[in-house]
Amino acid sequence: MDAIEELLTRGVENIIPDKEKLRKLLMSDRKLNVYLGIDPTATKIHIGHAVPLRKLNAFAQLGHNVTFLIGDFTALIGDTSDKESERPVLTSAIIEENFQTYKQQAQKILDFSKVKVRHNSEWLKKLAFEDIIRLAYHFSAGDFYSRELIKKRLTEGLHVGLHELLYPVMQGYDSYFMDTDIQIGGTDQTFNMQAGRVLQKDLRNKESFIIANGFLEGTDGRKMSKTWNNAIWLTDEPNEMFAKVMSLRDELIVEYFTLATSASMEDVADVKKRLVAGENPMTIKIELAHQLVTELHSKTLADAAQKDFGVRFQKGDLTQANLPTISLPPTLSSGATIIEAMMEGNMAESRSEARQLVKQKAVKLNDTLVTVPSEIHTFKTGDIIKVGRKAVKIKK
RNA sequence: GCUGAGGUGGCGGAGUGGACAAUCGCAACAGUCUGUAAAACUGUCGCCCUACCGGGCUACCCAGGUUCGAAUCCUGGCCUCAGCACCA
Repeated sequence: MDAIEELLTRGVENIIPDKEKLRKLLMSDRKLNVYLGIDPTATKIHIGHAVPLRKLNAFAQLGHNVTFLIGDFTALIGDTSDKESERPVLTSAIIEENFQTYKQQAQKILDFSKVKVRHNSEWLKKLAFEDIIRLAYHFSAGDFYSRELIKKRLTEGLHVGLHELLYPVMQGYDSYFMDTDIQIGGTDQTFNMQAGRVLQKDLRNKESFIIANGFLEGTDGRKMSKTWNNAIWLTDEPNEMFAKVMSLRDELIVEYFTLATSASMEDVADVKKRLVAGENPMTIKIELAHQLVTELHSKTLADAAQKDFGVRFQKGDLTQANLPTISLPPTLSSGATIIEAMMEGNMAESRSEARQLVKQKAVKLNDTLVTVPSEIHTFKTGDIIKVGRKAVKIKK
């Protein structure tokens, strides 16, 4: 698959106005102005957020004029696309801090040396009220009100601030100011990105494009999100990341290869073929996990994580696994109940909970089920306490 | 400022004097099953004591009060939302 075809299809849900027109533009060899805007509120990125970042990076690698735009000014309003309520206003210090945190993670995917980083306050701040009125003229309030979330809020009698109407106007102006050819974003951004097309057309008589990326499903199949606790974070430790990938539903393997790794499309097609041919999905999932950890950490760490996964989960041999260690305080070193040891190891939030876990047959000491909470054990170095999926090693 | 609605466990949302540690749904956790899958099924899910039975304590925005007894009633306060008014 050639680079252009990949740009047009990989992880792409929708292209506006038209895929073939965009293809023609991409073939023209013109250096295009491409940008992705981010809202400087979220500081922790998961691999779903990374999908548009990958797309942006792909454009950067091909030598286009790529901008990573920080919506510091639009943050004054807060995007209405993905939240059902208004956002708190952020100070510029916090915005900058957020960006630094963001960048630290994002640079695992996006080569910042090839992109320009800008803040939209640079131009939005300078607009006079008159300018805003003229800009607002290009948009219809009806479009805004008919957006699903806005409609919902209105029918529920919730507050919808007038300033929220200005969000798409501002984003549209971003696009116009930078003379954008292509905007990248999630499908949830489609409405806002449309605003950019409107201004480019009305004010500059220029056709511009939107590439809307699809969403990556979380480890449980729902949309990846913090609240569902089903996200794989860019900052996840190698072992944890590996394990999370392994707990994916099999049906998600191809999607993850496509959206969350930079494996070539040929490789992805190959994976598809192998799955259809009936190869054990687990084997392929291991490859996926290895690939992902390699990209986000390193090959060495991926190898280690795979090995750890093998001994720890597949063989169930915890003695070989790389477990966190805990040491018991002197008061408990001569003897302690399993409950006390669990509390020391942070394996339960309260003694009640620890007791519950024992009752539920979740607790093992050196592979032997512990059934009596009050029994006194003399722990020694190397003892392994296993609680459900978690395990720790005792160190004296 | 006025009028109305409302503040319950991680979230949603019941309950409107005793049967409430608080229905139910979601999330979470554990077990069975497996490929550490997923799905399904079962169980747990305020804190503390207890091998099981069971017991104690603290809780429904805050502070008082009424009552044998309050998440539920009364008084005061704080906060949220909406509509209206006023000011700019």
